[in-house]
Amino acid sequence: MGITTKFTTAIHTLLVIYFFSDKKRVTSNFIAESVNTNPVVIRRILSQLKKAGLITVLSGKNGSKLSKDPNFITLLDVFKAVESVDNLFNIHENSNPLCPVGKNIHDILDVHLKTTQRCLENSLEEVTLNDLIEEINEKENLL
Amino acid sequence: MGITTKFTTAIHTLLVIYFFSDKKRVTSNFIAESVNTNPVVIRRILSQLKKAGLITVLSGKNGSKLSKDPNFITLLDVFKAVESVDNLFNIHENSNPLCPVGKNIHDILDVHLKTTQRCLENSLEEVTLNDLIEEINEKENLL
DNA sequence: CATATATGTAACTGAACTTGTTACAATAAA
DNA sequence: TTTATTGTAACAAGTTCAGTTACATATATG
Repeated sequence: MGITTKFTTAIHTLLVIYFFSDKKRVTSNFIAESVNTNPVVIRRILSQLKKAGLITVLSGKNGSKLSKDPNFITLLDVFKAVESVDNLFNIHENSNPLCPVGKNIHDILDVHLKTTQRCLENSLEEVTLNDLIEEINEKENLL
Repeated sequence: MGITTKFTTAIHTLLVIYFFSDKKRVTSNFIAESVNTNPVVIRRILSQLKKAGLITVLSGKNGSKLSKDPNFITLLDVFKAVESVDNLFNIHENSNPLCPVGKNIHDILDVHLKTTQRCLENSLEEVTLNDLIEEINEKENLL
């Protein structure tokens, strides 16, 4: 139940790329050490972020870089990149067509649950990577 | 990934109880036939709905009944009754405290993701069981 | 009161998914 | 050419979900 760590790890990944890509080569290993996971887990995420056009990754002695201004990367972009959520909610298949409830439940719930999913997406869309960057900077400057 | 069928099956269950409890004994078997699943799956859901005060269920030769006006049962009530979602989102534990991102990611994401979860919950709260009942009646009257 | 019928719950299964891991070919900078 | 890194396949352990069997417990009804 719920949304996996893949999503939040992808956000973490983008933040590490932002904070370090001008100073050093940001490799899957380096990111994995910040997240505290295995580099392959990160590489799988990098692949998807790359496919979504959010970063550039090169094989060999390279590293990853953001391919967009963090002001124009929203949490929804990240969510869509790594979580293949056509439907956040699931409805039981093959309910009984002879029952007025079983017959109509799918159509009726679909409408409402899609609305709810859109609410979730709109909320994620309101937060940009840049918002998170600023919040981290604030926290760090308090030291 | 995503929210299980338990939630939508619970909604289905409440609707069957509403539509039939004045005409016949609504047993777990009867509900299971409408949903097209096993009666035990339904009984587990009935248990949780009962615990949440949404229905009354009696052992023996009884059946289930709503214990509230369907106008006052929202989809959020059902969601909370059957899905134990403290956190819809998950964040990787033990990220590196020596990295500015690893150190702050948890606190920062928590705030935003809780906001998003609240958006989802607010949206579910806007739909009542009665709304669904009316929609089913409309669909049925078209025949 | 006896019987028939349901619930409540434990225990188990198979399938699917999540995360982590090893291994290695392909790639590109130095 | 060397070295470091990505991309991906393959596999494993852990978890969750849905379905199923089984049975003790409970309760309307004859």
